[in-house]
Amino acid sequence: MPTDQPKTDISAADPDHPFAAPEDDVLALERFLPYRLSVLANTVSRALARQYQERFGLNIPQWRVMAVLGRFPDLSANEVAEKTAMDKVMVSRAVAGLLQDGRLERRLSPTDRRRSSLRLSRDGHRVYAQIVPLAQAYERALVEALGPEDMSAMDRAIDRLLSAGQSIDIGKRSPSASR
Amino acid sequence: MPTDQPKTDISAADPDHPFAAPEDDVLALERFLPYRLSVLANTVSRALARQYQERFGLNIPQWRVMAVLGRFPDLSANEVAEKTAMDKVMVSRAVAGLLQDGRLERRLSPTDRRRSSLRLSRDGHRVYAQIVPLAQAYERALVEALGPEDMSAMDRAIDRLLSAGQSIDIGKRSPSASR
DNA sequence: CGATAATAGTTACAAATGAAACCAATCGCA
DNA sequence: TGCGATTGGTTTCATTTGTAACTATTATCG
Repeated sequence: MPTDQPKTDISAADPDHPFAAPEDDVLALERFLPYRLSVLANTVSRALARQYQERFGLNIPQWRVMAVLGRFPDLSANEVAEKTAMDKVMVSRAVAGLLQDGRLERRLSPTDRRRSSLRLSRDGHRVYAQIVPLAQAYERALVEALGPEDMSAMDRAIDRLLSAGQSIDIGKRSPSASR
Repeated sequence: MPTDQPKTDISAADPDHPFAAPEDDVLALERFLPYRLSVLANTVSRALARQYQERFGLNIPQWRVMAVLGRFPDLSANEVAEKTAMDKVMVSRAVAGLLQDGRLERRLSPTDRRRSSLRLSRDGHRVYAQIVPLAQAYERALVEALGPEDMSAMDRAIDRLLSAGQSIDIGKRSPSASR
């Protein structure tokens, strides 16, 4: 049982609206989890993205590719895609840009000429080494804003939601059929 | 598949330290909060979006506009923008589409001819009345996947992160400039 | 073998988004 | 008044993203 609940009850917090009861036939967007998640993720991502953007000219896909190659050198594009939750097209584009800018090296696999393996170039490493502390500082700031206990709660929650997420399926045809 | 199992796991989980940082010069993307938030928000949003998409031909911005107008009729486009965390361009486009499809009515304000006030049409209400339970069912599914206590923890965490979010600034000019 | 399927990755094109310019209409105020 | 600034909203254009088709290579199996 939550000790203090800020504003779960909206009917009391809406004095300027005559019939402001959060009934079943009305939805409070600002309390709706998918909406809130989207807004939050957006806010957080953009704040950070602005940093790599300005300082290194990286966009989010590029940063993700570098992040994973920094930790796991010599992956194929497909493997990168798996580890970054991006599809192969997006990876292909990010990689193209990074190669262009000299942050990556690609060598074709001699055994399988479709495949190629990717790694950070010298310059890529340099950039990576600068971004990592930046990212860590940012995350630290988030943790501080949150407190460690809320942080780990949220962390756990994200895990559960992610694994549940895709399997959640609302009743296909009949809106009243669920539950 | 979004998140995968750490097969090449480098971060040896240290049972003594809850927050055992693997290495300072390396970043575990799959544990990085902004990344995780982004993936989660994406997963959740898309699953739901597919529903309104398929059933009513709505995209996310349109759904948001309808959601807020369902609760607060007779808003101006600007007011809608505020309540949906969208900018006015996006609202304008969403509204245009909804008007086109007959889900909205717009009447020009007689006192200020720039402004116009928006509300759901009869058909808009019909659609709205069908979506709301759908959305609620989805959220209920999420809560169930999470348990009420984790849910409220996450809820609180989102609030805090949102209010902290924009003010977070790691704005230290790094010694070596970007290229 | 050889045809067909599957895989790695890129390209091409359409839809979505963001940023800025762009109307009107109204406001502020000298 | 009248003129510049502001506001509500739309349009335009560049960038990003998503989807499907495509090329090239390897794998499969009759």
